[in-house]
Amino acid sequence: MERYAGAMTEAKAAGRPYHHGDLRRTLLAAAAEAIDESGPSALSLRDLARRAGVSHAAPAHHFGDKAGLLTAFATEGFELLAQTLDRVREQTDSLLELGVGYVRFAVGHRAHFEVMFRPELFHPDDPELVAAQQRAGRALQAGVTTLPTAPEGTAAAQAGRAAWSIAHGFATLWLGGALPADQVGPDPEAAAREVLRMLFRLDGPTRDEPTPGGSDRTRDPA
Amino acid sequence: MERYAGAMTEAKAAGRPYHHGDLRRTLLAAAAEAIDESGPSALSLRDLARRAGVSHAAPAHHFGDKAGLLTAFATEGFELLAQTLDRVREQTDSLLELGVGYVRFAVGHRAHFEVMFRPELFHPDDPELVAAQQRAGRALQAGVTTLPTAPEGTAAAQAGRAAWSIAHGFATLWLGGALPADQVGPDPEAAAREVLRMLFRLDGPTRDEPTPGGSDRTRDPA
DNA sequence: GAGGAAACTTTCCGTTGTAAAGATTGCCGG
DNA sequence: CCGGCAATCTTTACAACGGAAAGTTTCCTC
Repeated sequence: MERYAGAMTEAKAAGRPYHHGDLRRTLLAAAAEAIDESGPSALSLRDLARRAGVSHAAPAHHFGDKAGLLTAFATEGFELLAQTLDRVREQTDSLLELGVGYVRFAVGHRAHFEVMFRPELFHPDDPELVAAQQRAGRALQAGVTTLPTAPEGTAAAQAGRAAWSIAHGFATLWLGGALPADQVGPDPEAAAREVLRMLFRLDGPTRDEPTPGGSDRTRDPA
Repeated sequence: MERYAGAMTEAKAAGRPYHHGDLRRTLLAAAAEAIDESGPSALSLRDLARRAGVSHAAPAHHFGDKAGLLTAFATEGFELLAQTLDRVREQTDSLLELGVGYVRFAVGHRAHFEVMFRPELFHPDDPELVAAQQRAGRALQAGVTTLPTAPEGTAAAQAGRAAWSIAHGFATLWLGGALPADQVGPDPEAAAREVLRMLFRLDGPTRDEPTPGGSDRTRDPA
């Protein structure tokens, strides 16, 4: 955990610069670490300040208060989620894989995920947060509208809610340790695919679809 | 918020009895209230003590510490959930209605639900808690095994995980306010039924199957 | 290079969780 | 009836926390 040391002008190898340089980002990273270790309820601004090597009141300057920091943290989470979903949709039209991507995000960014859907922890009306929420929501809905055949009489929005619910529920149960590991295996994405398949029989069930396993490089959905 | 005033011997209308009489239960009820108001993160033992009219250190005597109180609270929640699910299964074999009952429990006992799946808040190895968890888990699985036809090649346990995931996800999203009320309506059970139907096509989808409970036959879209 | 703004520190206060020790009461065997 | 013991609750104390307020250092701009 370096200091990042200035990028502005000086204060390089000297003791500790008065100005941190990138404290805001450092604090958000420290928050991810701390929440990963002990959950969002145990988060302490003073602990974040200690991790960043600044005084205990420094975080308040950047975020106002604890809820403000978590607002920024949740915003970051929704933006990351939107990126994850967009990247999946670049590779495949499968709604099932979009759900798998949702679970991958939750497991890979556990701290963000655990804050994002707990509005009592942050300021839910913050404009940047709302914008990020809408961006993620659009990325989800865009995956639903590409459905080849919506089941008769059911609006696409409803299919979207069902897909969101099952992916979100699986992710939550997995993170909470509610799914016994000896029954479901160690790999969350594989386990998620098995479960999501039960809903997504409708869009491309047994048909052999290339699993876009390579996260970044192996594009070519063909 | 009464005092409950003794049920043991005396200390009836006198000022305040030294012994509360039923402090443990009173504190758990106060916890449900407080969590309903501000979420589990904002829970304060001292606030509970104030609500119960006792000194701030009284809760520690009954529960050890804050996590101990939440352990008892989560245990109560799992027992309530098991009761709810058992009651549903007395009336119908429909797995869909079991999922609706799950959502009804989550919405009707929001405070309990919000604690039950957050193991960092309590002592996850507490024997009474584990027993209650298993009781609720059995009540869930029992609903799956009554499935008339499991889809080919999918174990019943897998169908159970899918059903649990979608019900749990919908409940979580509903409680988090993530489902916009103008799109999904004000009634959580009706909205849940619509969403769950998309998974439970399998136990009576196109094939015309009578709703076993006979509770309400308002389905069967042509 | 002067002045103001931004970034951070220091000091302070009320609240919290928890430990330790004291006070009060219920209960049970003589 | 009553003496003691255990359970229940209170009081006191302490470290950590979130947040407000005021001071200090640095950066930027004119």
